[in-house]
Amino acid sequence: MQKNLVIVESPAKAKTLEKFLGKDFKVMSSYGHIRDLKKKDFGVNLDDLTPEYEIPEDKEKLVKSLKTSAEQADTVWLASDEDREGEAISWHLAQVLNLDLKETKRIVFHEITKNAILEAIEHPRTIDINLVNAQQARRVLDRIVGFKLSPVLWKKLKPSLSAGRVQSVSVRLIVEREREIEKFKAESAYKVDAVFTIKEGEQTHELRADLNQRFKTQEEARAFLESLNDKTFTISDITKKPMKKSPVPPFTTSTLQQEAARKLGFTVSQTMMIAQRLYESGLITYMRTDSVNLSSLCINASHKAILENFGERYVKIRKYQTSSKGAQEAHEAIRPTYVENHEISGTQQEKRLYELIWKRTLASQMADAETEKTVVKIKISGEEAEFVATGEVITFDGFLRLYKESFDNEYENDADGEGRILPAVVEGQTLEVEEIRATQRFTQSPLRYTEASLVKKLEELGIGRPSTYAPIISTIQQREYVEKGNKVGVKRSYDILKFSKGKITKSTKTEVVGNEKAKLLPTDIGTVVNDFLMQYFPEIMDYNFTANVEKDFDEIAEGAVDWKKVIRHFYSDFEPMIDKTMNDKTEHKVGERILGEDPATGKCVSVKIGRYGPVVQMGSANDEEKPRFAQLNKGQSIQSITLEEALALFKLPRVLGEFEGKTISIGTGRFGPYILHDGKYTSIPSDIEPLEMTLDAAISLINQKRQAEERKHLKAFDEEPELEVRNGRYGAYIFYKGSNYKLPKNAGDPLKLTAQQCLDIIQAQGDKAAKKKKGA
DNA sequence: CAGTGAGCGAGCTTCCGCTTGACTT
Repeated sequence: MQKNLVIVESPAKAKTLEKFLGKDFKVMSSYGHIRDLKKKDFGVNLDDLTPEYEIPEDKEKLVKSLKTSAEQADTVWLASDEDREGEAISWHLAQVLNLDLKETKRIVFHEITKNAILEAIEHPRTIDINLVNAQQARRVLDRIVGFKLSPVLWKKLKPSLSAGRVQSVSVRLIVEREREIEKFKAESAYKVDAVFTIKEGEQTHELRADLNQRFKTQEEARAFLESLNDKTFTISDITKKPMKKSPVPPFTTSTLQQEAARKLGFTVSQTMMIAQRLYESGLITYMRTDSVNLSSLCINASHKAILENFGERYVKIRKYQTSSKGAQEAHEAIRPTYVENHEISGTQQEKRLYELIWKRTLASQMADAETEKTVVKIKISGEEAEFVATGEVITFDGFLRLYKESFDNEYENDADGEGRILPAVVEGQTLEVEEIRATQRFTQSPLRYTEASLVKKLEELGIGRPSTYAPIISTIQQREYVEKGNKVGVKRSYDILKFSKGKITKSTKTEVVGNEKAKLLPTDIGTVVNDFLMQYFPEIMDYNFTANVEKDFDEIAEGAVDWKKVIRHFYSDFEPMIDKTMNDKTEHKVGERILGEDPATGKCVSVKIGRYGPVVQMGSANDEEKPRFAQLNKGQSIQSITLEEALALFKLPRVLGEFEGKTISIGTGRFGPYILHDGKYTSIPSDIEPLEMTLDAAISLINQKRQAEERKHLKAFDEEPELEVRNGRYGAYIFYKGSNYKLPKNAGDPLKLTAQQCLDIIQAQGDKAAKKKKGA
């Protein structure tokens, strides 16, 4: 039996650690937290703020085995991460495993190398209870905010909604960005650029230059072009300046998510899943980190790799400092475990993500790129405005040889003159004009958030942690506050005035603006919830709320203040606001909008968030007749729907006609518009307007659906009417009593399966019909 | 998946952050 038990958070880390430590050490993993506030109850005693912890059901087995191992070991080493959550994990372990706080050895390491580990073992400390208390304060605050705020939403808006310190502010960012875009009015100005020609013997070269002035109106631009007729253009100044560019720091979770989105098109959660696999295969360091730090081991290996591949001149050892708010730096930056491995084996996606990490890591240890920027000024005789041509050539590529960061906004990336080489010119030289154009340009509206740019913003605000960026994005979508979608751009025309050979010609061109793909868009529910929270709980919604409470947590961690006092102070302000909002009786429902009267009946027509989402309502509950309801169509919103559009929604359901002796009617429900015939539903595709649906079109849709159904049913069995072999997206599967069962790989031809064989397969996978009630 | 909803009524929902599997129609 081992003398020593070491407990870490991650099983992959445990595996590598065991190799270094030898026979006297057993290494186990806690798989993150082993205890949390009670799941069902409030979990905090609000009289004295005592947290009520429990071990989650799915952790019981693990905790039991940790306990057994701890009892058998002479010494237990708690080696969870060196941050607030890690300290708390160690403390909970000590509590649950009945370890003596004074005896138990707490160790930390920032890199997994033999030296670092042995060093850590040499210098154990005890658990830092102040840091633990900072974590308890964080945990309790989040529980109070989330579990007090959410029920207010259930009462005032709709059941099952949620609010929280992080998610609600994330939604706010998206709602406000949408409003900025709505409010945005593009302004135009005329930008002037010129093409000059330079004759050099037989050859002619072009020199392109921009005017250092813009014109507000077309008239002004035209007047300027007209004035050029008798002007001369002379090179008045040439300056050459050496410039330098430095590489960006190695990856953190947030920057990896951003670059993988921009360069590889991965979603945030895709990136994390692929990175997890690379980590588990020992190919990269831990993927949830806010640190840009590289171990000395990695820096040395990078040095060597750069030297071998590119030569001495490309090497530059750099140490990076984190600039992000609230970073806790328990891990290294995300980097290859062995920088010397350029190629790995794995899936295509794994290879691409690894390559990205490898390049970024190495580039971070490479020399600056050197460029020479040339600025040529061209004087217009008798004019104050002048043309400026800029060119930039790379004189030494440095880190750019390997890696260049991408940007969300293409305009940001368009650094002026980059890569442009200017022809040889001399001061005083006179230039011939080929053409000069004044082009109408518009100011650009703000861009909607992508998953990755939202993560970037959250990190800037110090909201959320590396382990939560991906879950935040799925939470706000699951709650239907936000949806990922495309915005179709609109065509816009712009004018160009061209001055050439003494004449001005005008042309008009069109461009598409505001086309956006896979952007985060606020829903009606998201908008209404946001406005409601902004009105009643502005402190929680403040972008600095997290940053402010983090300061309190820091003081707790330093031992300067008592954590319960901090929470008590917060709660004494927060509780009355909850009570007040709960008891506040307003005439209208939150977010309701009155559209007007129905011309036919004079009844009031309004829109609001109903129990199942946005609805339009005709009449009020006080009327003798019950009010009518209709769900909003996709693309319609509470904020923008008009009275006419709302009235049109009441035209459904309607009867279209008869088919096979049964009526066909059209309606709209939870999953959009549908055709109902003979008790069966057929969805209407989104490109067909349900109000314009004809009987023939409906019949053909019904027939299409019937054919699809037929293809789906591969085989049925007389002796087992509830058993079927079906054809699905992933091939054949078994359907039995409402549940699906995968076919084993050796099942052979699905059409030859017998009922008994199917039942055996079901038996082997366990009867899901029984379990199903609990699930989803 | 399932095509609902103005009110007597049961019981439920919900937070953030630390970790992986188990689950895939």
